[in-house]
Amino acid sequence: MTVTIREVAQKLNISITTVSRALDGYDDVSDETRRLVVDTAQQMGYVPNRAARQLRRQRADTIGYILPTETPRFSNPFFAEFVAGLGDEAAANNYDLLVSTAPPKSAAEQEIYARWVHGRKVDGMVLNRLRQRDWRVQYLAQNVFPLVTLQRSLDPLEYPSVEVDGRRWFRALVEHLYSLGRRRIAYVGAAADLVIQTERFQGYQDGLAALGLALDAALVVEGDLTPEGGYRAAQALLNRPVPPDAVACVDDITAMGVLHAAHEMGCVVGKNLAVTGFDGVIGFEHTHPPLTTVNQPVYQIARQMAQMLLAQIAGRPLEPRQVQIEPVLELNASTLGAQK
Amino acid sequence: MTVTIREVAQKLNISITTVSRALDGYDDVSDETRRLVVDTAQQMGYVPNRAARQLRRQRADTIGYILPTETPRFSNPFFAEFVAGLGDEAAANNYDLLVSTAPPKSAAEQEIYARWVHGRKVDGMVLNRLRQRDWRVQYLAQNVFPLVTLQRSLDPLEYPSVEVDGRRWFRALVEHLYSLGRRRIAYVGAAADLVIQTERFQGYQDGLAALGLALDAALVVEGDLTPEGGYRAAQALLNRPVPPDAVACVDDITAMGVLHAAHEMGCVVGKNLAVTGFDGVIGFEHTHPPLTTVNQPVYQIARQMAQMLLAQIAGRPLEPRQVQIEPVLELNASTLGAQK
DNA sequence: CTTATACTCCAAAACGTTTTGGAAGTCAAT
DNA sequence: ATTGACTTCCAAAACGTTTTGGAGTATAAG
Repeated sequence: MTVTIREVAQKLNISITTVSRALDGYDDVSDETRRLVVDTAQQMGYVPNRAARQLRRQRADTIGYILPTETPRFSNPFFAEFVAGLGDEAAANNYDLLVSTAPPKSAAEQEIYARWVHGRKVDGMVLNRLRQRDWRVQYLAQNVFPLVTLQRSLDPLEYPSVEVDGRRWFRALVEHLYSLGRRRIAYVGAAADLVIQTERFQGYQDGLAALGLALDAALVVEGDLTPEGGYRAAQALLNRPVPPDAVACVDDITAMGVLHAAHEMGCVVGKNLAVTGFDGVIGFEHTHPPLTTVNQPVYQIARQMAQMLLAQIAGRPLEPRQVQIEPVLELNASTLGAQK
Repeated sequence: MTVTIREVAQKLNISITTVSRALDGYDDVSDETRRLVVDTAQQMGYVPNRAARQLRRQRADTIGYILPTETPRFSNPFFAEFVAGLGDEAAANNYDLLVSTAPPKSAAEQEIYARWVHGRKVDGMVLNRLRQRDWRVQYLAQNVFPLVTLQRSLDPLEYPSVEVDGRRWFRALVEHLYSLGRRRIAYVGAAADLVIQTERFQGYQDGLAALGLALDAALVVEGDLTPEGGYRAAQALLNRPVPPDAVACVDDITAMGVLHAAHEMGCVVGKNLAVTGFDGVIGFEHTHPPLTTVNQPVYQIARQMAQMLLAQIAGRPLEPRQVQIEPVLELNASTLGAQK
């Protein structure tokens, strides 16, 4: 069915070695032969069999990524953009992207790692949604397997990563809220062992401390990075005897739910309640009111990560092994009110 | 580094044939040997090399999907959920999911198809965002390559698909709007050659016709399936001499932008303007006001598609080659108003 | 004329599986 | 004792590449 290197060679009456080398650009084949080979291969529709190549070369030309599907019905624009970035950068380097899904820390997740890493199905792994202690990082480091992460775990290991300073920027949000006169600033977070949670929560605390505000446990609620989580958290907060005058959310998705609950309970967001998000995920400018958030270039981040991973796989030296990405603070009506 | 079948065989002093057959569950190996082999393999951490297996078996145990990244910064929750569904179903059958990204109809897209299909990198392809005439469908059908699609192109070819009746359900939305007293119902669509556009637009026209409303070209605007597209479209519509009293959008993402523009221009959505979406993408219940839409079980759809594709690859007969999925109409405040 | 130096080419050996086509042994029936 | 039917195993051949280690020709240098 499909045409092999052998058929190309046969047609030209030369060895498969020469065909292979001609196509791969070695310089021990004459220009004339090369042209001939390239043309014939093209015209016969020859495409190297990936399995054979991979078996021989001992690499897959593929990088892997596992979607952290906490819930069965998982859907989050952050990941669509993230995967698109990985895919584009991979494709630009003639690599493929292998994707699977598994709940974090599950047996299923471990099995995929075993299959992919030991079965050499991929040459490197991309990780995000890091945990403070992350078995994936430990596992890969132990197997000396290329990886790159978004944010860093606390594991004392050496590996490349891309980072956004969640602590600093979350603090900036808190300071922004303070500057608008907000004094009872609530926090809606996520699972405690997630790195983004600890960082951003730390930033929240930093902000309060710097501004001389006390940390009020009644104003800190755990969400789950879904709109529903944010919705429930906001309901709880707004029913407090003394409700908050601002809610800082761990991410934009959570903030969506908070906005919803706030409207439902009659708050005028931007006026008697300020709300902030984090991530800069699609459509944050189109919520009502438009959301104040920290906008990360997710697509760029993903490309950067893929690029670092590929460099590592190719054995190229990776100059800065930890890259800082600067997000931008987007101030919108959800905190500023209807003034513009 | 990694342990091969040969090492397992050596350790047990048996042939690699037997190890292979024991692990694959053939019945020409004694129970005792099988137990021994399985245990040792497990304990030595043996994982079959995928490339070798694929080369020998002439299949990849992998299905492919290409994200239709129209814009460089692409992010759409629909696709996160879709990919999660594909990934889960694939994983459940010991298959992997290969993902890439390419602008529809681009040279890059064609190249990926060539690589994957001819290089036998995948055993089948999943397609969505179909066009009325879709080169991908034609190409795959021509190469007798397994595929499954969401919605169908007009190409007169026989291939399995999953469908949601966009025409019927969009009409239902229009009828719903009419029942609430809306008479100037606008439509914000997408590129004309997209199947979802033609179907849903047809449903829009069906609805108007059935209700005795005339099609007013001034109320039909083309968007691009992004919030920005919806935002611009709504601005144009609301600035018309006689603005619409309802806007039916081709999808939820577009509707987000429409909501934004409406608020900005002082409309009270649900009261003097009704808005509807389509898809049931994350957070539609959490927009302000919550969006009336047609909610499709995207995750289920994706799993169903993957399942049909895998059956086809395995050569299992596919009973219904065209599966209808029933979405549900979600009536919310964006049309009903604040009554609840 | 011999020796060195490029320049082109190629046969054969891998890579790690699965599958084919038996071989060897055991047991029961003739 | 031979035959036939099972059961359990295995050697060797694939699968389609890339890479190794030369071999063969010219051309230039000694």
